[in-house]
Amino acid sequence: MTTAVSPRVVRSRTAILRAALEELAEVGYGSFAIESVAARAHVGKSTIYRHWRDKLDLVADSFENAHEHMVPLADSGSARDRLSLLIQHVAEVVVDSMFSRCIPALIEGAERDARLRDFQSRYSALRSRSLLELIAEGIEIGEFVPTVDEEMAITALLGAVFYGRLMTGSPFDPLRARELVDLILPPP
Amino acid sequence: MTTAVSPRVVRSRTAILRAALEELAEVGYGSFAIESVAARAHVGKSTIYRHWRDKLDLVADSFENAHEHMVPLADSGSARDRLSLLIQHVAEVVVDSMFSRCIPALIEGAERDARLRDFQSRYSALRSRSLLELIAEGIEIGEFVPTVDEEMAITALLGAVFYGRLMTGSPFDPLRARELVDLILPPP
Amino acid sequence: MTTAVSPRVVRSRTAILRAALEELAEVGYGSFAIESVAARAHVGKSTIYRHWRDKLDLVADSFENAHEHMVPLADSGSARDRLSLLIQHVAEVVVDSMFSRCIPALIEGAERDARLRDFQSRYSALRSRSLLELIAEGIEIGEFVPTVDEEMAITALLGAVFYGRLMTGSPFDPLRARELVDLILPPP
Amino acid sequence: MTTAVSPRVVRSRTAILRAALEELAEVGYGSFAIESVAARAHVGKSTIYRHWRDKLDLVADSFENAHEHMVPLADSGSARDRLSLLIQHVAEVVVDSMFSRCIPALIEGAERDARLRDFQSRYSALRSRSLLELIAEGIEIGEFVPTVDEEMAITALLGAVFYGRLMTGSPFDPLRARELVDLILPPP
DNA sequence: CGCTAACCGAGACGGTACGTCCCGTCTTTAC
DNA sequence: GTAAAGACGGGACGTACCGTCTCGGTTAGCG
Repeated sequence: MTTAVSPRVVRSRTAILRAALEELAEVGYGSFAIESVAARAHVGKSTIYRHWRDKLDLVADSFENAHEHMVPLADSGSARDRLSLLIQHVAEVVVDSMFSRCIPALIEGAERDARLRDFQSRYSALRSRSLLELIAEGIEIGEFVPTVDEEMAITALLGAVFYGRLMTGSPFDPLRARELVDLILPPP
Repeated sequence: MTTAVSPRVVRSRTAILRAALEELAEVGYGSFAIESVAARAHVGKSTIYRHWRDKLDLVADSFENAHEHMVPLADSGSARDRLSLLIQHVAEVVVDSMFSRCIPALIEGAERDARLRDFQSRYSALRSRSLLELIAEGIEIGEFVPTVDEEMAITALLGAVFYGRLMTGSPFDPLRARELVDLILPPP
Repeated sequence: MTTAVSPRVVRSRTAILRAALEELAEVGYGSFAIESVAARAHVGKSTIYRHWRDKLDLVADSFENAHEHMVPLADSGSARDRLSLLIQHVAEVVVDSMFSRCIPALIEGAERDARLRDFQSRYSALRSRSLLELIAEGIEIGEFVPTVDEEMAITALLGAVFYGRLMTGSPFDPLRARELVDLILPPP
Repeated sequence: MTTAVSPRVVRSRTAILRAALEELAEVGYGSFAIESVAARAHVGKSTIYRHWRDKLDLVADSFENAHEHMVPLADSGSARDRLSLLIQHVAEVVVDSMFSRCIPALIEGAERDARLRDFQSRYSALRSRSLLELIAEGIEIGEFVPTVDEEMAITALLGAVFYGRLMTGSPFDPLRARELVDLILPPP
């Protein structure tokens, strides 16, 4: 049984988390300021510290509320089609979204903080799982070569999408998702 | 004509850059403190500000001095062998090295600062180029399938290596470099 | 007709006033914290604010309940003896008592707050009156020189007692009360 | 040898101490705010904390710079005249002066802080000493009764002056200094 | 004897000041 | 004449209380 939480608390928490995410996306992890979040959320600084131990705790919690769900956009079509669409969707989010603008903060934060590291792991595992299912299905119905190491394929797929965004100036073009899938999981 | 630079200045610059890199690797971008760098380098804070405009400027300059050269470790053997070795080397650096520990800082910094962004681009271009040469050579001598989109293959190769380090808890195992190459650039 | 006050209210008020006085004596006016008083009295903070407007109001009310009565300890003996005993008693209270430990708070508070100032006046007037009566009696029966300015004598007597406590490190020794009386009100 | 202090430091220190004294006189010890002192002195808060450990340290140091010198106003005339003048001067300062407005703060502070206690002792000892010299001189030349306990007389004199200011609403009238002296040190 | 209104504790709320740390600038001293 | 040392104004940190404000959960006493 969850302890009853007054509506006041819910309002504050919600407003603060939203504001924190905005702040994170706007000024980045380095310049992220709790006082600024408080101002954004029209809330006293102490209200934030009442609910979160410190800056990192707030940032971590914000991420939990930030991840946009990677719902497969289609549940019909060939496995290859659906996989491509999923990759395309991930690429779109990575190219530009609230979450995307927070990824650098997440990476930097996870380097030092266990809680962020944990969120990162859980979230990337989630991402991998949905891909894994599709690939397994595709192999079963003979659309993908069965000998492939699924794990590595997934890493290559997601890596390609993230690498452009994080390590070069030119993010991966979502429209080339199909090409990427065909490169890594060639038709038999 | 380059202005003559006193040896004293050179000593300071060197010590400061080394200290900055250490600091970056040790406490991360978020907690990076100029005053701490000054202490590490046994140098006055003002000496740092004499040579670099501000924190970011120093960090950016540190990176220029940080990148470990991706010299291909072998210049004989098949193109596939040499490519695998190169990927393995990159993976080793990414898994654990001074540079590796600074990547999160670089990503976070590049998000806001043009100079870091520029360094990031140049450096990733460098990385890509050496791979590109090897792949082109491999295609020419028939070790790789010629129809492949080299750019995308490179992105997938490097992405796989970086993705594990940055977005999950389990970095890419350098010993699986050959497997990765075979996955993305299958033998004809 | 006074509104009937539930025993609960009486219990709270009493416990709070006692706790406030303790707090005042223990940590002083500067560090006096309502939240700490609430904790001491095992009472909610709001219960305090229900009965007293603010910190000062509580402190002022505490004083009303704090002053130890200056009952003349003897009502027989010569006027000089009784005066000396009274001064001795005052000195003992000033040297060490709950009230004594609160005097600095009272002085500091009275400087800014009318209600504390009022309490201070009333209380010091009380003190003066009992001395005045004794002195008048002593003059009447010829124990004291009649020409003396009673007001000034009282001020000198009480001043000597308080000065040591408040402005120097060495409080007035109660055992020297008789000496003091003899100095200021010499026998004819 | 005192370490040379740059003129900048002197300017800050001076401005801050002045501002602190003003603040102390204006809002009292309880509401004394370092941030307010900083604003008054047009100085960064950190500049204050660079020179003084904390609030109390600043307050204590302010007092050292606050005490108005009790120079005997006359060095001719009878000992009784000069003593009266000195008492009158003390009374004037106690009735109304920057220092006077800070006395409650001093008393409250001294109750908890050793450094303030020390200042209070030193300062009151100074006051006593000048009176003692005059009284000793007066006794020698036969203006005062020789049998008097000088210490107690001084305590009564100063006590009378301070008692009105601190414990009642009506401070001692400086013009009655002579009367007071005659009461406590009657002519032979 | 049971209802209802006052009173209670708990503690969230927006604030303000604390004392700390570091920023990037500026001044002074000493080598 | 340059570099160290470090003071400067500024501003965010995380803490402690302020005085205000909902909340449910007793209690007490009247009906």
